[in-house]
Amino acid sequence: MENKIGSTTGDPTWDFSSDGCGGIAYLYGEGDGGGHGWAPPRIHEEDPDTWCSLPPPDLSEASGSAAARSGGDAVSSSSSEGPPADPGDKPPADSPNNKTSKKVQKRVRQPRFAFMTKSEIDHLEDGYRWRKYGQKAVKNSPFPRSYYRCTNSKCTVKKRVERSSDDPSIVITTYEGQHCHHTVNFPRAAAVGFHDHIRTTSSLLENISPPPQQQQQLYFPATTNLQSVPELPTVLPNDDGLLGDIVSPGMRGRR
DNA sequence: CGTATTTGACCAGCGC
DNA sequence: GCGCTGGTCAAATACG
Repeated sequence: MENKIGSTTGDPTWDFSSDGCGGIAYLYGEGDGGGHGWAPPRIHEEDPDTWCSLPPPDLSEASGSAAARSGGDAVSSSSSEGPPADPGDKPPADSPNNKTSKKVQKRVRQPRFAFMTKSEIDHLEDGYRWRKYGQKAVKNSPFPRSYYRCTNSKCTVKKRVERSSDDPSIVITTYEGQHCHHTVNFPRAAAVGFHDHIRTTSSLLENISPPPQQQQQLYFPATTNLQSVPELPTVLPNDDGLLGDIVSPGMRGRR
C-alpha cells in the first residue's frame, strides 16, 4: 500500500503511498527524533483521483483552475470556493432558505494537503490567521476534528485539524485550497512560503523523490507551531535565525 | 467593541 | 428510503 521512498535513519522518511499520481504521499519522521516531542510533519495529498494534478501555482487562478482541476465535481460555490467576492459575503438574507441555498451549492473540494505533525498543540501556527468555524467528533477517533477558515475575507482556504487516533501525539492538519494573499506574519514566507511549500510538496509528489533537507526547511516555518520551535533541534537551527527573521517575537508567544 | 470560539442544528453525500 | 457521517452555519458566548 505504501510505497516507501526515502528512509534514512533519524531523518524524515518519505513515504508515498502512491502509484505515481494517485495515492497519498507522506513525509514523516521517525518517532520524535529524540524525545523532543516533535517530529517532522508528515505530508500527504488526499484524494488522489481528484487531486492528482498539482495545485495551481498561481493563486490568481487558484479558484477557477483549482475548481476545474478538481474534476467533475467542480461546481461554482460561494461556500468553499468563493470567488474573490468575499466568501464571508453571505448571500443576502432574502429568504428563509438562505441557509439552504448556501448549502445547496455543492461543496467544492479543492486540492488538499495534509500534514501530520507530532505536536501537543492542535492548531499549528503557519503564519496565517484562522478562524475556527466548527468542531466535530469524528468516527473512529476519540478526538474531535476542528474546522478552520482563513480569516482573510477573500481567502477561501480551509483547514481541518485532528489528532491521529493511532497516535494522539500526532496532529493531522489538512489544508484545502490555497491562500490568495500573503501571510499575516511572514513577510518573507509570503514570498517563498506556504504556497511554495505546497508546491514543493507537489513537486515531490510528482517527482517521487526523497526531499533534500533544504526542502524540509521549506515546510517547517510554515507548518510548525512556533511554540514548538525551541523543540526543533535540527530543522530550525536557532530561534532567532529563520524564524526570528520571519516571525515577529510577539507572534511566537501567541497561541 | 471587535474578534474569536463554542456548540447545537442543519444539510448533503454515501452506503446499505 | 433510511440512517450515518462529515462539513458548515450561525447564534450565543468569551475574550482582549
